[in-house]
Amino acid sequence: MARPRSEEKHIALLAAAASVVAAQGLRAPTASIADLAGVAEGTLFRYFATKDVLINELYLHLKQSLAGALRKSFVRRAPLKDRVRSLWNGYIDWGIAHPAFVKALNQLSVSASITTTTRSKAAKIFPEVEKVSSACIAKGALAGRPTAFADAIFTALADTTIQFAMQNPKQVEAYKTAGFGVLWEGLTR
Amino acid sequence: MARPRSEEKHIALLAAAASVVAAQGLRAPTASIADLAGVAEGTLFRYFATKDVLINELYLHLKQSLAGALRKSFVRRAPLKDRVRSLWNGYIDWGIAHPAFVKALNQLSVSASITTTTRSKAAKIFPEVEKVSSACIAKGALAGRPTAFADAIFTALADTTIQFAMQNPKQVEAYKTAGFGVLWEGLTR
Amino acid sequence: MARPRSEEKHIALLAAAASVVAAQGLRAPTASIADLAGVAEGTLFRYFATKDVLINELYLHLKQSLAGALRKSFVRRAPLKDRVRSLWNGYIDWGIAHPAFVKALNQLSVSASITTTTRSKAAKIFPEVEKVSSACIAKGALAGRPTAFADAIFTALADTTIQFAMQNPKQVEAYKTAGFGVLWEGLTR
Amino acid sequence: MARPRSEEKHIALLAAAASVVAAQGLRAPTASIADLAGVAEGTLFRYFATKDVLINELYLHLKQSLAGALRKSFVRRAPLKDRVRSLWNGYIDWGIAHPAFVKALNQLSVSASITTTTRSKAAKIFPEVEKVSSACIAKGALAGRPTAFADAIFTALADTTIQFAMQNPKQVEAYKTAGFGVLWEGLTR
DNA sequence: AATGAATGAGACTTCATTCAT
DNA sequence: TATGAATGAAGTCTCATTCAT
Repeated sequence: MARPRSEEKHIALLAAAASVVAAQGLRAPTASIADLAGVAEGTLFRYFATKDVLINELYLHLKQSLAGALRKSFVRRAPLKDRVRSLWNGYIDWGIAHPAFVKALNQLSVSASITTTTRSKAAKIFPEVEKVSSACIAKGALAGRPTAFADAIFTALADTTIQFAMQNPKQVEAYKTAGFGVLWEGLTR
Repeated sequence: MARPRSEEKHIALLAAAASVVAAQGLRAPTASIADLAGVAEGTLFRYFATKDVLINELYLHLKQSLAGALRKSFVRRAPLKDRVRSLWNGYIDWGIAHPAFVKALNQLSVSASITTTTRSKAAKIFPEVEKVSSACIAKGALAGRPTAFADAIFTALADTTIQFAMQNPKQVEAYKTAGFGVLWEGLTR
Repeated sequence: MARPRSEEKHIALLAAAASVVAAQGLRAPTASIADLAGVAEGTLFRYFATKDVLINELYLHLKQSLAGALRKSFVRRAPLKDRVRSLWNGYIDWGIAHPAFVKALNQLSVSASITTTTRSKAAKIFPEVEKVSSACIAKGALAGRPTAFADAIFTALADTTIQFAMQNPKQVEAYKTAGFGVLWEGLTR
Repeated sequence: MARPRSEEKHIALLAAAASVVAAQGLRAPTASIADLAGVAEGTLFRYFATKDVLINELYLHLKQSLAGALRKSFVRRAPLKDRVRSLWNGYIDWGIAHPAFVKALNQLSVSASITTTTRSKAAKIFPEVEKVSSACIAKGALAGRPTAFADAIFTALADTTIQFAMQNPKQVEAYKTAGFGVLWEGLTR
């Protein structure tokens, strides 16, 4: 399993995997993924030792894509509410821009193939989220609960919001605002 | 007259399917399911024509189990907050009592194998939820959004809460209360 | 495997088997046959110990049906040509009256499931055919060949004729005459 | 470039299929076919998408083999009788040389798995047969019938002749001559 | 005697992975 | 390194036959 030659193919395989998993779930054949990526069946295994490895790397890849988007939208040094809102908007926009990523991520999140190692790596990708979460928890209904709980609620609400916003493309802003309202009031009261 | 078809086996197969799907996802072999149910593999296919049929019936079965629990906990003719809380508590308690059901339902919910027919049947199982949701929407941040959005938020928050509560069995009540706080404040402010 | 109770069901099963084999070939499930006969799946096996037994009995049954038809049409004590023609017409008419029988018989004839015992029983069902055949052989191109060869030629030509006559119902008589011409000239010159 | 797909295996699979179908009929398991061809079971499905595809290709393959033999034996520019006889001898010789092919072809011909597309392709493989047939029809008992009827009679008589000739290897020539006598006199008188 | 639920061997087919080219 | 043919274990599903009712 030498170091992959072409970073381009590596990315192409991950992108293809995201599309195919979004469409067909984790049962998607590796052959379909290779096909969509424009490489031969066997080539996939020069980049990812097994299908499980690919699945786990895909999970991290998608989380990183999301983190990158959040990093761009995030405003530092602003009131808490604005910081949270910047994350929220970044999340929703990313989801709407990459519907296949959202679908794939939903499949992967509930999969037994994602190892705990992978999950904990993913959790560390964008630490700002955690800081903001703990700030939110301090005051409201969640006082005393772990940061991860607030994180999970953020994600759960955002995923739900993305889902509905995607189904009604003309009302994206309305959903974004409404969802944020639920999050903010819910967390801080 | 032969021997009558056994409702017992029908249930056993659904229960086995829930366990196995919770543990392994939808890749769970029909052989494992039949095995766990204590019947021959061929028998499974006398009760469910195909694996997909089994999967869809399982989805409805789990939703019905949940609806049954909610029906028991639900208090009619009480202030809105109490009605919502009764549903919330019913949901969380059901989840904690049936962890495999929750896991299986999470897998099934994102699966492409569940038909839209099945999904719409499931939506009609416990209509009280919808009534309460629309009452909640009237006032708060969600004014103007469809009832389904409030429903989805309810479910998303409850699933998240169940997950955390199960990981910390001693603090079930604390999570239940905290989660409800987020829901109520989020929806009604 | 006691003696079957109802001769009626016995016949119904054979008739159903003929239809189903005609339509689907020998892969036809016993369940379909039982179904079409209006009896339960297991009942079939009270009349025929195994599927192979059924298949062999069906073969004999069809041959007997054919022999019965020939017996009716056959004219004894007439010039050879008229005797042959009477058999020929009987065969063709039977085939056109029972298309499923012809199809089923074609399937069965080439099947490895029909035992030699069955085949030799079938050969003895209507001995007049053999007598006529040997009379034909005496004079023509087949001098010195066994009777069975003339028989086989008779059957081969008749089956072919039936097939074409069935496809052109308005020209049944034309095909019947033409086919007989080939047979008679072929055998006797 | 990987290893190229092997035409050798393609042929081996068709040959194996012919043998196994000749012996066991269409119920022949794909496993037996792959086994006899000396390849893994999965390999069969890289060459033929489904068993039905294999069956249809086998049918064409056998018809082509026959057509190739006829092409070799056929004499052009000779009196009609000699042309017919050259086809007849070619057919019989081919059958005797490839008994499994004949048996397999008999099974396939009556099978519902052979599509009409396949049958019409097969009909076009060796057009000379049709020309000769229509020439024969002109004069004799078949005047007014379609060419296909004469074709079918040719095949039916030849198959019957092959069958008997194979059972009596010492009298092959006698059967060949006798059968041809029936055909020629039958068609042309 | 009749039924049809139950069985499990075995059918066809898929697919992750290996390896000759 | 890349390819894709080859593999065979494992998957879903069928069906002849048995047997409790």
